[in-house]
Amino acid sequence: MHAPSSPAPAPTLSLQEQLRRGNLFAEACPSREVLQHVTSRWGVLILVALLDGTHRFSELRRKIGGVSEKMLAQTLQALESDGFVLRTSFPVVPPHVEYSLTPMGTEIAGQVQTLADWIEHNLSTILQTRAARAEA
Amino acid sequence: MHAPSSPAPAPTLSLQEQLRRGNLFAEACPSREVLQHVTSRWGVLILVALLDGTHRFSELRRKIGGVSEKMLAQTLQALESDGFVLRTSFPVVPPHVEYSLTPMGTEIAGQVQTLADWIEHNLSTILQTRAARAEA
DNA sequence: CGGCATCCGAGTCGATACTG
DNA sequence: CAGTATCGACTCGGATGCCG
Repeated sequence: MHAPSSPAPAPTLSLQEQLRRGNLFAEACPSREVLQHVTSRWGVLILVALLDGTHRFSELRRKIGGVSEKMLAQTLQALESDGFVLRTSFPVVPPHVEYSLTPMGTEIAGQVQTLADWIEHNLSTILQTRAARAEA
Repeated sequence: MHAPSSPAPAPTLSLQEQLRRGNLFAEACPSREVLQHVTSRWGVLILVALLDGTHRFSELRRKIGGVSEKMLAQTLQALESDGFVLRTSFPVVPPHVEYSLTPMGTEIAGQVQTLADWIEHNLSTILQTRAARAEA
Protein backbone atom coordinates (compact mmCIF):
# COMPACT_ATOMS: atom_id res chain seq x y z
CA MET A 1 0.00 0.00 0.00
CA HIS A 2 1.18 3.52 -0.56
CA ALA A 3 2.42 5.95 2.02
CA PRO A 4 -0.11 8.24 3.70
CA SER A 5 1.56 11.24 2.16
CA SER A 6 0.94 10.25 -1.44
CA PRO A 7 -0.09 13.43 -3.22
CA ALA A 8 -2.01 12.01 -6.14
CA PRO A 9 -3.89 8.92 -5.08
CA ALA A 10 -5.68 7.97 -8.26
CA PRO A 11 -9.30 8.72 -7.44
CA THR A 12 -10.35 5.58 -9.25
CA LEU A 13 -8.35 2.43 -9.65
CA SER A 14 -7.05 1.55 -13.08
CA LEU A 15 -9.20 -0.82 -15.07
CA GLN A 16 -6.64 -3.55 -14.69
CA GLU A 17 -6.65 -3.03 -10.97
CA GLN A 18 -10.40 -3.17 -10.85
CA LEU A 19 -10.49 -6.43 -12.73
CA ARG A 20 -7.81 -7.97 -10.60
CA ARG A 21 -9.46 -7.39 -7.29
CA GLY A 22 -11.59 -4.31 -7.41
CA ASN A 23 -14.93 -5.08 -8.96
CA LEU A 24 -15.92 -5.95 -5.46
CA PHE A 25 -16.57 -2.25 -5.24
CA ALA A 26 -18.97 -2.47 -8.13
CA GLU A 27 -22.50 -2.76 -6.88
CA ALA A 28 -23.53 -5.53 -9.22
CA CYS A 29 -20.55 -7.83 -8.91
CA PRO A 30 -21.57 -11.38 -7.99
CA SER A 31 -18.53 -11.64 -5.75
CA ARG A 32 -20.39 -9.56 -3.22
CA GLU A 33 -23.06 -12.20 -2.99
CA VAL A 34 -20.55 -14.98 -2.47
CA LEU A 35 -18.76 -12.89 0.10
CA GLN A 36 -22.04 -12.40 1.89
CA HIS A 37 -22.64 -16.13 2.09
CA VAL A 38 -19.17 -16.78 3.42
CA THR A 39 -19.08 -13.94 5.90
CA SER A 40 -22.67 -14.20 7.02
CA ARG A 41 -23.41 -14.64 10.67
CA TRP A 42 -23.73 -18.42 10.46
CA GLY A 43 -21.68 -19.01 7.34
CA VAL A 44 -18.47 -18.20 9.16
CA LEU A 45 -19.27 -20.56 12.00
CA ILE A 46 -20.35 -23.38 9.71
CA LEU A 47 -17.17 -23.19 7.68
CA VAL A 48 -14.96 -23.20 10.74
CA ALA A 49 -16.95 -26.01 12.30
CA LEU A 50 -16.62 -28.15 9.21
CA LEU A 51 -12.86 -27.72 9.24
CA ASP A 52 -12.96 -30.33 11.98
CA GLY A 53 -14.38 -32.81 9.52
CA THR A 54 -17.73 -34.15 8.36
CA HIS A 55 -20.74 -33.31 10.48
CA ARG A 56 -24.36 -34.29 10.49
CA PHE A 57 -27.07 -31.66 10.55
CA SER A 58 -27.87 -32.06 14.20
CA GLU A 59 -24.21 -32.16 15.13
CA LEU A 60 -23.74 -28.77 13.55
CA ARG A 61 -26.81 -27.49 15.27
CA ARG A 62 -25.47 -28.53 18.64
CA LYS A 63 -21.97 -27.29 17.94
CA ILE A 64 -22.95 -23.83 16.78
CA GLY A 65 -24.54 -22.12 19.72
CA GLY A 66 -27.73 -20.22 19.00
CA VAL A 67 -28.39 -21.25 15.42
CA SER A 68 -31.94 -22.19 14.46
CA GLU A 69 -32.79 -25.06 12.16
CA LYS A 70 -34.05 -22.68 9.57
CA MET A 71 -30.90 -20.60 9.36
CA LEU A 72 -28.66 -23.62 9.49
CA ALA A 73 -30.45 -25.26 6.58
CA GLN A 74 -30.62 -22.02 4.65
CA THR A 75 -26.97 -21.16 5.11
CA LEU A 76 -25.87 -24.68 4.30
CA GLN A 77 -27.79 -24.47 1.05
CA ALA A 78 -26.14 -21.22 0.11
CA LEU A 79 -22.70 -22.61 0.83
CA GLU A 80 -23.54 -25.77 -1.03
CA SER A 81 -24.69 -23.92 -4.12
CA ASP A 82 -21.48 -21.92 -4.09
CA GLY A 83 -19.55 -25.17 -4.05
CA PHE A 84 -18.01 -24.79 -0.60
CA VAL A 85 -19.98 -27.48 1.15
CA LEU A 86 -20.76 -31.00 0.03
CA ARG A 87 -24.06 -32.51 1.09
CA THR A 88 -24.25 -36.27 1.17
CA SER A 89 -27.60 -37.86 1.81
CA PHE A 90 -27.99 -41.51 2.76
CA PRO A 91 -31.40 -42.91 1.82
CA VAL A 92 -32.09 -44.74 5.00
CA VAL A 93 -34.65 -44.47 7.74
CA PRO A 94 -34.20 -42.47 9.76
CA PRO A 95 -32.61 -40.09 7.28
CA HIS A 96 -28.90 -39.51 7.49
CA VAL A 97 -27.24 -36.47 5.93
CA GLU A 98 -23.63 -35.48 6.17
CA TYR A 99 -22.00 -32.18 5.42
CA SER A 100 -18.35 -31.70 4.60
CA LEU A 101 -16.11 -29.16 2.95
CA THR A 102 -15.19 -29.40 -0.70
CA PRO A 103 -11.55 -28.72 -1.58
CA MET A 104 -12.55 -25.16 -2.44
CA GLY A 105 -14.48 -24.90 0.79
CA THR A 106 -11.50 -26.08 2.77
CA GLU A 107 -9.40 -23.31 1.28
CA ILE A 108 -11.80 -20.56 2.11
CA ALA A 109 -12.62 -21.99 5.51
CA GLY A 110 -8.94 -21.79 6.32
CA GLN A 111 -8.96 -18.09 5.46
CA VAL A 112 -12.04 -17.52 7.52
CA GLN A 113 -10.59 -19.33 10.47
CA THR A 114 -7.44 -17.27 10.24
CA LEU A 115 -9.61 -14.20 10.49
CA ALA A 116 -11.61 -15.60 13.39
CA ASP A 117 -8.46 -16.67 15.19
CA TRP A 118 -7.01 -13.21 14.78
CA ILE A 119 -10.07 -11.64 16.33
CA GLU A 120 -10.13 -14.01 19.26
CA HIS A 121 -6.44 -13.46 19.80
CA ASN A 122 -6.87 -9.69 19.84
CA LEU A 123 -10.22 -9.66 21.54
CA SER A 124 -8.98 -8.29 24.84
CA THR A 125 -7.26 -5.40 23.07
CA ILE A 126 -10.41 -4.64 21.14
CA LEU A 127 -12.60 -4.68 24.21
CA GLN A 128 -10.17 -2.39 25.99
CA THR A 129 -10.33 0.01 23.09
CA ARG A 130 -14.08 0.07 23.33
CA ALA A 131 -14.05 0.58 27.06
CA ALA A 132 -11.56 3.45 26.80
CA ARG A 133 -13.79 5.05 24.19
CA ALA A 134 -16.83 4.69 26.37
CA GLU A 135 -15.16 6.56 29.21
CA ALA A 136 -14.01 9.42 27.03
CA MET B 1 -15.72 -35.05 12.81
CA HIS B 2 -15.58 -38.81 12.68
CA ALA B 3 -13.14 -39.99 10.11
CA PRO B 4 -14.54 -43.29 8.92
CA SER B 5 -11.74 -45.25 10.54
CA SER B 6 -10.87 -43.11 13.54
CA PRO B 7 -11.26 -45.23 16.65
CA ALA B 8 -11.52 -42.59 19.33
CA PRO B 9 -12.62 -39.25 17.89
CA ALA B 10 -12.95 -36.93 20.85
CA PRO B 11 -16.64 -36.01 20.66
CA THR B 12 -15.98 -32.58 22.09
CA LEU B 13 -12.88 -30.46 21.81
CA SER B 14 -10.65 -30.21 24.81
CA LEU B 15 -11.18 -27.24 27.07
CA GLN B 16 -7.85 -25.84 26.08
CA GLU B 17 -8.80 -26.13 22.45
CA GLN B 18 -12.09 -24.38 23.07
CA LEU B 19 -10.41 -21.52 24.84
CA ARG B 20 -7.75 -21.15 22.19
CA ARG B 21 -10.10 -20.61 19.31
CA GLY B 22 -13.43 -22.10 20.10
CA ASN B 23 -15.53 -19.78 22.21
CA LEU B 24 -16.62 -18.32 18.93
CA PHE B 25 -19.10 -21.16 19.03
CA ALA B 26 -20.43 -19.91 22.32
CA GLU B 27 -23.51 -17.84 21.76
CA ALA B 28 -22.55 -15.04 24.10
CA CYS B 29 -18.94 -14.54 23.10
CA PRO B 30 -18.20 -10.89 22.22
CA SER B 31 -15.94 -12.07 19.42
CA ARG B 32 -19.04 -12.79 17.42
CA GLU B 33 -20.01 -9.16 17.56
CA VAL B 34 -16.62 -7.98 16.42
CA LEU B 35 -16.63 -10.56 13.68
CA GLN B 36 -19.98 -9.24 12.57
CA HIS B 37 -18.66 -5.70 12.29
CA VAL B 38 -15.68 -6.81 10.30
CA THR B 39 -17.51 -9.18 8.00
CA SER B 40 -20.64 -7.12 7.58
CA ARG B 41 -21.73 -6.17 4.13
CA TRP B 42 -20.12 -2.75 4.21
CA GLY B 43 -17.48 -3.41 6.82
CA VAL B 44 -15.53 -5.61 4.45
CA LEU B 45 -15.59 -3.03 1.70
CA ILE B 46 -14.63 -0.17 3.99
CA LEU B 47 -11.65 -2.02 5.37
CA VAL B 48 -10.40 -2.98 1.94
CA ALA B 49 -10.96 0.51 0.63
CA LEU B 50 -9.00 2.05 3.47
CA LEU B 51 -6.05 -0.23 2.73
CA ASP B 52 -5.39 2.19 -0.12
CA GLY B 53 -4.85 4.93 2.42
CA THR B 54 -6.76 7.72 4.10
CA HIS B 55 -10.15 8.61 2.67
CA ARG B 56 -12.70 11.28 3.33
CA PHE B 57 -16.31 10.38 3.96
CA SER B 58 -17.51 11.27 0.50
CA GLU B 59 -14.55 9.56 -1.11
CA LEU B 60 -15.55 6.34 0.57
CA ARG B 61 -19.13 6.87 -0.44
CA ARG B 62 -18.14 7.24 -4.06
CA LYS B 63 -15.69 4.39 -4.00
CA ILE B 64 -18.03 1.86 -2.46
CA GLY B 65 -20.81 1.35 -4.93
CA GLY B 66 -24.29 1.24 -3.49
CA VAL B 67 -23.62 2.28 0.08
CA SER B 68 -25.97 4.78 1.69
CA GLU B 69 -24.80 7.61 3.91
CA LYS B 70 -26.51 6.06 6.86
CA MET B 71 -24.84 2.67 6.55
CA LEU B 72 -21.48 4.21 5.81
CA ALA B 73 -21.61 6.38 8.90
CA GLN B 74 -22.98 3.59 11.01
CA THR B 75 -20.42 1.02 9.90
CA LEU B 76 -17.57 3.47 10.28
CA GLN B 77 -18.65 4.13 13.84
CA ALA B 78 -18.71 0.44 14.63
CA LEU B 79 -15.25 -0.08 13.17
CA GLU B 80 -14.00 2.98 14.98
CA SER B 81 -15.30 1.82 18.33
CA ASP B 82 -13.61 -1.53 17.81
CA GLY B 83 -10.36 0.31 17.21
CA PHE B 84 -9.92 -0.62 13.56
CA VAL B 85 -10.58 2.78 12.05
CA LEU B 86 -9.25 6.15 13.08
CA ARG B 87 -11.47 9.18 12.58
CA THR B 88 -9.77 12.52 12.28
CA SER B 89 -11.88 15.63 12.19
CA PHE B 90 -10.54 19.02 11.10
CA PRO B 91 -12.51 21.92 12.58
CA VAL B 92 -12.81 23.97 9.43
CA VAL B 93 -15.63 25.13 7.25
CA PRO B 94 -16.67 23.25 5.31
CA PRO B 95 -16.06 20.28 7.61
CA HIS B 96 -13.27 17.92 6.77
CA VAL B 97 -13.08 14.42 8.20
CA GLU B 98 -10.61 11.74 7.33
CA TYR B 99 -10.77 8.04 7.96
CA SER B 100 -7.78 5.75 8.11
CA LEU B 101 -6.84 2.35 9.46
CA THR B 102 -5.23 1.94 12.83
CA PRO B 103 -2.33 -0.52 13.04
CA MET B 104 -4.76 -3.12 14.29
CA GLY B 105 -7.17 -2.23 11.51
CA THR B 106 -4.46 -2.61 8.94
CA GLU B 107 -3.78 -6.12 10.14
CA ILE B 108 -7.34 -7.26 9.97
CA ALA B 109 -7.99 -5.46 6.72
CA GLY B 110 -5.15 -7.44 5.22
CA GLN B 111 -6.84 -10.65 6.28
CA VAL B 112 -10.13 -9.50 4.90
CA GLN B 113 -8.59 -8.52 1.62
CA THR B 114 -6.93 -11.90 1.33
CA LEU B 115 -10.34 -13.42 1.70
CA ALA B 116 -11.89 -11.07 -0.82
CA ASP B 117 -9.07 -11.63 -3.26
CA TRP B 118 -9.48 -15.36 -2.98
CA ILE B 119 -13.16 -15.10 -3.80
CA GLU B 120 -12.61 -12.89 -6.78
CA HIS B 121 -9.86 -15.16 -8.00
CA ASN B 122 -12.11 -18.19 -7.78
CA LEU B 123 -15.29 -16.44 -8.80
CA SER B 124 -15.55 -18.08 -12.20
CA THR B 125 -15.21 -21.50 -10.66
CA ILE B 126 -17.87 -20.69 -8.12
CA LEU B 127 -20.29 -19.40 -10.71
CA GLN B 128 -19.72 -22.50 -12.81
CA THR B 129 -20.52 -24.65 -9.82
CA ARG B 130 -23.76 -22.80 -9.33
CA ALA B 131 -24.69 -23.06 -12.98
CA ALA B 132 -23.97 -26.79 -13.06
CA ARG B 133 -26.13 -27.20 -9.99
CA ALA B 134 -28.95 -25.25 -11.58
CA GLU B 135 -29.01 -27.58 -14.58
CA ALA B 136 -29.08 -30.74 -12.54
C1' DC C 1 -33.70 -37.24 11.43
C1' DG C 2 -33.62 -33.65 8.27
C1' DG C 3 -35.76 -30.61 6.27
C1' DC C 4 -39.58 -27.28 3.99
C1' DA C 5 -43.74 -23.98 4.41
C1' DT C 6 -45.90 -20.56 6.88
C1' DC C 7 -46.38 -16.94 9.90
C1' DC C 8 -44.92 -12.96 12.34
C1' DG C 9 -42.12 -9.81 15.20
C1' DA C 10 -37.76 -7.33 15.45
C1' DG C 11 -34.27 -5.43 13.50
C1' DT C 12 -31.93 -3.60 9.36
C1' DC C 13 -31.62 -0.88 5.42
C1' DG C 14 -32.27 2.95 2.23
C1' DA C 15 -34.35 7.47 0.63
C1' DT C 16 -35.33 11.78 2.07
C1' DA C 17 -35.08 15.83 4.78
C1' DC C 18 -32.77 18.55 7.91
C1' DT C 19 -28.61 20.48 10.94
C1' DG C 20 -23.86 22.16 12.17
C1' DC D 1 -18.99 18.42 3.67
C1' DA D 2 -20.32 15.38 7.11
C1' DG D 3 -23.27 13.81 9.32
C1' DT D 4 -28.18 13.02 12.29
C1' DA D 5 -33.44 12.17 12.32
C1' DT D 6 -37.26 10.10 10.69
C1' DC D 7 -40.01 6.88 8.34
C1' DG D 8 -41.47 3.13 5.46
C1' DA D 9 -40.01 -1.12 3.04
C1' DC D 10 -37.84 -5.02 3.45
C1' DT D 11 -35.14 -8.83 5.20
C1' DC D 12 -33.65 -11.60 8.83
C1' DG D 13 -34.44 -14.83 12.00
C1' DG D 14 -37.16 -17.70 15.32
C1' DA D 15 -41.30 -20.64 16.36
C1' DT D 16 -44.48 -23.82 14.87
C1' DG D 17 -46.39 -27.49 12.18
C1' DC D 18 -46.05 -30.95 8.50
C1' DC D 19 -43.80 -34.27 5.35
C1' DG D 20 -40.18 -37.48 3.31
